[in-house]
Amino acid sequence: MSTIEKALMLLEHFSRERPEIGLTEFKTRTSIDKGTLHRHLTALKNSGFLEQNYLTKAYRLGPAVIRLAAVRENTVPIVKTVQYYVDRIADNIHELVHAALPQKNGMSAIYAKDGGYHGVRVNFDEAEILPFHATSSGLALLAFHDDTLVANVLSKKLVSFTDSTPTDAADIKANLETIRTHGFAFTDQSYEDEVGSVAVPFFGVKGDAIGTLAIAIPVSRINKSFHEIIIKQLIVASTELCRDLGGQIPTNVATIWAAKLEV
Amino acid sequence: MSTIEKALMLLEHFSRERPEIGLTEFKTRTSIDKGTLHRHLTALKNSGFLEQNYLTKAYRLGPAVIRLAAVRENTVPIVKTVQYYVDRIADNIHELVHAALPQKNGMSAIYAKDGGYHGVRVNFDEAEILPFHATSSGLALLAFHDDTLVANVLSKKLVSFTDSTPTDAADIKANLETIRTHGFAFTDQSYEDEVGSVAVPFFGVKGDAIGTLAIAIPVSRINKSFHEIIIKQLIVASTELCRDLGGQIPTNVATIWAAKLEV
DNA sequence: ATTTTTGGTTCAAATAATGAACCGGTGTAA
DNA sequence: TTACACCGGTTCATTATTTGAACCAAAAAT
Repeated sequence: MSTIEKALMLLEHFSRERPEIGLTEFKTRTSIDKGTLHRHLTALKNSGFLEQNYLTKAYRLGPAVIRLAAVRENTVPIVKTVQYYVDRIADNIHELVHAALPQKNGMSAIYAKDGGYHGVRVNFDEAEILPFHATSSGLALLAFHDDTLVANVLSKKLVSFTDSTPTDAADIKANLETIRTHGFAFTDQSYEDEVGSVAVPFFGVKGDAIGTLAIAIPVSRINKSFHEIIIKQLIVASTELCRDLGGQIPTNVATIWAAKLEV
Repeated sequence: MSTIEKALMLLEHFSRERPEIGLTEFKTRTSIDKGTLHRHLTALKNSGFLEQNYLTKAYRLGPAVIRLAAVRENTVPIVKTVQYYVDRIADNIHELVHAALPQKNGMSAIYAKDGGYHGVRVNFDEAEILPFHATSSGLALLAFHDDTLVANVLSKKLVSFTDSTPTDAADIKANLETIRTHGFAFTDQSYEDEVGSVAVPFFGVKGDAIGTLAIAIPVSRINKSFHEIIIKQLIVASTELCRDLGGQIPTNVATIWAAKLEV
């Protein structure tokens, strides 16, 4: 792995829960040598990707990322486009809806909205990394992305989050196959207890999955008919979203989805 | 310079006008060896900071920057905070107002609003890099930032954008001194013909300038009394913004600003 | 059909990254 | 007050990676 990739991996450690990380904490989290770490962090700081809390000396994300995100969003306005559909689904079904894009080690929610009619809400954190193997977003993406990503994910250790987290590579592979035939993914408390989720992919110009629309929902509120409604909503939204983004739904998926909508 | 910094410098070449850059174009823009470039771009791609247009093979910013910006904004919500004040000023004076943060080679606007009552508008482009020496934003920041940045900027070649662009280091140094005594910066067609601008810094916890509020305005509309109004608006907004961000206005600046507001 | 231009690859030489040991400041407990 | 631990940061010989001129294959342009 190149030095560049090693350094950029450090940025993945920042999240809403952990917005600042000190040198020593980085060392324990990464088991990289302190000297190396310091030079990498300094390089990232010089480039504006990090800045330092002048009191604690801890590092946090810097202003460069803001500019880049603005350019990216101007180039490929996924966030803006996705927002409309997430809002619409959330308003219709009154549950927590989100859209996510694949990152290196999982899906990252780019927008979420809680329809908010119910008292019990799923604890959802934007900018959190959702592991591929344990979330419906992750599985939906894997199922419709290229095989190298799948192989890559399954080759690593599959962390267990709940008693229901699938950690067997073969099981997951089989599940991906069923996801492909169904056209959507769902999980039952595989990432958080008492929370299930349903997700569909949306596609890029090549017909490859570039992201997902998903719904997280307390298991107590799931039943067959509601499940059907959710899936229809997701499919319709994803179809329109693909059109907006200039994406192409693979013909087999389009067929499956069309059948789902007719029921 | 470290490999990391060299690679991250490549990201600076992306902007709204140039959202996609191919390998060869990178080569002409940077005069870095093609082999090296390719490996760096690939590393950035592997890390999610770039992705490739599958047709043209050109590189564009990737999804990683979106996640990072979300975390950053969650950590230090400058954009959200700044937005309120930019909007307010724009609504009051009906001119193009923006807020900018320092990047490596200039200021980068993070938010802009055109008050929009007039027909002639300044062409303003978010995510563009505003050079330190030729814009009021840049000068306002230099004047109240640490001297190493000033030395760094003045040590490089000062590009000329119009007939009025200051390119003499000594002149600029003198100007920075007057900016410090006045508490604001202004430029007259130094970056774009027919456009003048006024800027004030806003400060971080250390009392160092961390960004600027600025107004760009066609020279035809500038006059003494309007100039005064603009400055007052900027000073008031910056003062409140500093409070919101937990920043500290240096006492000498606070004194100067207070005097300006009393006139 | 041929030349040019594109993105991408190779491998010996040049250079930068690495990490164990070290430094100095700060806070804490004896 | 002293001793100790912990913090961020630095040093420098060793090691491994980066570098770039030449090369390749495919796609455009002529």
